[in-house]
Amino acid sequence: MPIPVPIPLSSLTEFLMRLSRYFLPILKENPREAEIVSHRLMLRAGMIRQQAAGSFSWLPLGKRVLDKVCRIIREEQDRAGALEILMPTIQSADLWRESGRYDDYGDEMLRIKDRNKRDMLFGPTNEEMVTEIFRSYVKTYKDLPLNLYHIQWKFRDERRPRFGVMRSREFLMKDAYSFDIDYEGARAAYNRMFVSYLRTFTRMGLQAIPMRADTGPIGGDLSHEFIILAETGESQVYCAREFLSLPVPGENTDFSNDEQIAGIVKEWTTPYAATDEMHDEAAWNAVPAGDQLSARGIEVGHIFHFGEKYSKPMEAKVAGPDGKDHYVSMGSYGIGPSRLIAAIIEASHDENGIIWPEAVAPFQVGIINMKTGDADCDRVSEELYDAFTAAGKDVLYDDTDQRSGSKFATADLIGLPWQVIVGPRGVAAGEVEIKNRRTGERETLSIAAAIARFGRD
RNA sequence: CGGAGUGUAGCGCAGCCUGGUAGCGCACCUGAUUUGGGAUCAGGGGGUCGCAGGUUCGAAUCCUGCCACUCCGACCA
Repeated sequence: MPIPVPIPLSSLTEFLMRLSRYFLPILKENPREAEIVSHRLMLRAGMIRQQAAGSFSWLPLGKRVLDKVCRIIREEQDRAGALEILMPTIQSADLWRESGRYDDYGDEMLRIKDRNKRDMLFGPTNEEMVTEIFRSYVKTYKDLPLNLYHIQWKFRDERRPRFGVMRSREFLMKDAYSFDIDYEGARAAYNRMFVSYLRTFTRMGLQAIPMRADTGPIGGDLSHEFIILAETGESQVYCAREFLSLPVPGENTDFSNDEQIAGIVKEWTTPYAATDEMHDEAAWNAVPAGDQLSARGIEVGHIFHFGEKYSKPMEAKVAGPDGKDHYVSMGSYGIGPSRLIAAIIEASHDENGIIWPEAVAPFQVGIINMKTGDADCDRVSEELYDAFTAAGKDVLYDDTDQRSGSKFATADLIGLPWQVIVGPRGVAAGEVEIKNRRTGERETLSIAAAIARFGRD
């Protein structure tokens, strides 16, 4: 019996990231059912597999993007003081009877029974559940503010799922829920999430514009949709051009400074911005014509304050400084990572495929070996692979025996920001070529220069 | 849920009108020649034609019912 030898992590990783050993089922032709560009490209790039109307499996490439998107969301939620938890997908109907929503929620709620014939449901959202957690433990204002978030699969039995993961029935959702003793506190919590969202979307290479949203029966001005502009967007939006040049709060933003945070929110809510439903012609006409930006948009985030809507019926209250119990004032803050990925593609693609912003790219660099099997090409490709990987880059090494044209087409389709092309001619001269996916610009560099270029951040 | 449409090989499609036992391109397998933008030639594998009834000597094709998926609308992250 041979003695098992531990496999070094690096070589394990290298094995996984060779395209010849990867699972990347790309399609040359457009699937018939895919109408919009993001759906088409996600299917063609082998990111997702449709399993039923509005439900999808995430294949390796898609899963990597999903993970990167979620990681950015987590970092920015954490930075803003939210705490991650995880709640079940299947909930008991009892909680929803308490809030009154079991009857209010229509056929969009997937209702199921367990073996004991108890009424259960696949959660379309989690306000009730998180409120139940909160009320069981938190009894004093001294433990506030509190913001709990989770990233979980949700199910809404849409009448008409469509546009791939943009409007699916099962979808991943980040939801944060804030608890405060009063409106002032809730407003500060709202502002923190607002600012957190500005940073989150910017880090993903997106320009997201907060637009006033309908607050329904709650009223007030504390509801915003975060919209990214894309030609293929689902709704018509109107905003002032100055949004495009507003400074996005940096890493050093002090989320414990309510005044500073409120100042940022003020700055980002002052210029005109509205979706079709909230559009106000009079206010719009007051915007100078040159500053008017009328475009299509996709909603990627939605935040709102809803006060005591759940805390009251569910008896979530804490003792205040006055010694009396107060119903907590709540808000919830959503981002749909799965839909966000479709939105990123809608906003960033060309006729050849996806163009990933670097922060969410499944791999930052693709190494294209133009002549797999050629000793020099293989050696240089692997040398570059090791150097990039050692520097923390995610690298996909195309070591397949496809023809060059096919490799280029694949690389363009899956949209890696950088392609490093290793061919026999260049290698003989000690050079490789790098191509920028977005601009199409190519540059010939020495191997050492290429390592220096991608060997660090 | 109203309106429209589509189900034939992994993907894209033809065949259906006029019934006779299934075909094309891509992908896949074998071999050869190729090799910097989706190669060429030769050979090969793969399909209960969405499902169930019915008509018929015979159904992918005609009839009935059902199911699934897509698009437009209303609704929504």
